[in-house]
Amino acid sequence: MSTIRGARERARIEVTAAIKDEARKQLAAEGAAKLSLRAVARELGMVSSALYRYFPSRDDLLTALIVDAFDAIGAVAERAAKEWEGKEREGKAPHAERWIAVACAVREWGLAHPHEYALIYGSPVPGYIAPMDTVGPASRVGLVFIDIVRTASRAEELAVPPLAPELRSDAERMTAEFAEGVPPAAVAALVAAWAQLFGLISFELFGQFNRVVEAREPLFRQAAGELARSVGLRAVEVEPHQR
Amino acid sequence: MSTIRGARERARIEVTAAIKDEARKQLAAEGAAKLSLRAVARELGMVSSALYRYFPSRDDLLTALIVDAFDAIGAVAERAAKEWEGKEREGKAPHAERWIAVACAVREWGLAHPHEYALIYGSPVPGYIAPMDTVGPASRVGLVFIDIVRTASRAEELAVPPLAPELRSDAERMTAEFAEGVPPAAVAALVAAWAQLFGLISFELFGQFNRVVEAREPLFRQAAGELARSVGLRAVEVEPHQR
DNA sequence: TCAAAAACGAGAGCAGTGCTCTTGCTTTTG
DNA sequence: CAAAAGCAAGAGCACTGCTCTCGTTTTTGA
Repeated sequence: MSTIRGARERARIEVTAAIKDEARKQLAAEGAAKLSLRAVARELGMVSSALYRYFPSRDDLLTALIVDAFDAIGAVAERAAKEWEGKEREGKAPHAERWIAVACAVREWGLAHPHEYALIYGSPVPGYIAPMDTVGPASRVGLVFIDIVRTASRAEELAVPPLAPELRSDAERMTAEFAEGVPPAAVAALVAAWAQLFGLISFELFGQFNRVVEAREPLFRQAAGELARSVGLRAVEVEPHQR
Repeated sequence: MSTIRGARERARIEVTAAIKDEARKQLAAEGAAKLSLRAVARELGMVSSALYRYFPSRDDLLTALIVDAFDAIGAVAERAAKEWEGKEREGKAPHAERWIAVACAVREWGLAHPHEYALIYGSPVPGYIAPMDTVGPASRVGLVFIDIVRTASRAEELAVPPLAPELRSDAERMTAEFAEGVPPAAVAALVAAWAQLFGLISFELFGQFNRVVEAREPLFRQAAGELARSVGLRAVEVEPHQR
């Protein structure tokens, strides 16, 4: 399976990685719109047509970068959730604290990789239909949040929020599909909170907060805490602990 | 001021409008990235270089479209707020209802004009620095929400939310700058709610809800109501009225 | 083992892009 | 009514994504 059969195959995965690395570099420097296949090839000392042996089109290269970005931000979220697991639960609202920690980790990844963030959470490229490869990695962050709520629910520490009747069937479907063990009402609230969290990050990253908000980290923290509360995780006091 | 001096000047504003219209048409059809100056010129029966008499660069054309889009969505929000003003205030939480009405109007504009929405609330184009012309129109939607909260505050119907200490000075600055008459704590909550509202819309429009959420309008409505509550507008029952 | 097949890099070339510059013509202005 | 400014057209530059062909190298299967 993972055995490399020959020198050619080995070279192929190396070149593929080199192309993605250089592409990522250009992405970080100039943004997705200015990512040029020819420039990548030039920088790698190959002719542009050779690059098509590895990626059949520019869109496919972008898709690969999208998958990597989703994986990266997903890994960051998972790591933040796991790290918190190790710490002693001295706080009064451990689940909410954990939620906030993950949210902050996601935000910080976005601040560190704005163009990659824009690639996955900004406007989709024109006519671009997300291939199936992306849906798995794309859901990792969401699953982390679901897991936090599930843990709270299992510990009987979840205050199940109210649920609008029109949302019930949809919430139950979502629960069965990817959030087994979480009350449907919490799943519905969670999905909304998920979108709202990224709304905060996107506004900050895309410049909507310019000349408006200065204290962005505290604002985000406060809002993330409020969102945690909205899905049923017990509230934390406004004064943040451990900083 | 608004008098048209000669035939040439008249022609100029007509051609400028025609260019913007055709550009907007292509934007709606294919998205910002595929908007081509040459294609616009071609469609208008002129040569591409002639277009540079009206817009010095592609970015300037885009900026004009951005300003128009901000104005359009701002006008929609203002109209929704005003329309609501006329109606009898039978509901138990008129300010929250009004907030939700404006939020829904904004969302519907986005659904009707996805590419224009992406232009203003999606990832900024590479290296694009928003010119000063855009900041005025860009703030119209936000000002509508501020006005709703201000009205509630003046009527003594605002439950001022708690405010994290680190946010106080920033909140006071924002209050003085563009939200006179609103308690600073509400301003801080409002800015966060503003970003979160657009997070919900963006996730829906940019495909993040695909294969996840089906009942998007109810979910949005519920979240918008929760956000109204978070800035201090009295809660509405989960069962929506008047539908 | 050794020929057929597949993978590969290089180059030329096509259609398209944003943008500049020059050349005539028309409208406006002093 | 001449000078100045505004305008459309065309040629051209440097760039893009992508295709096709042509030798060369590596892998494969009988």
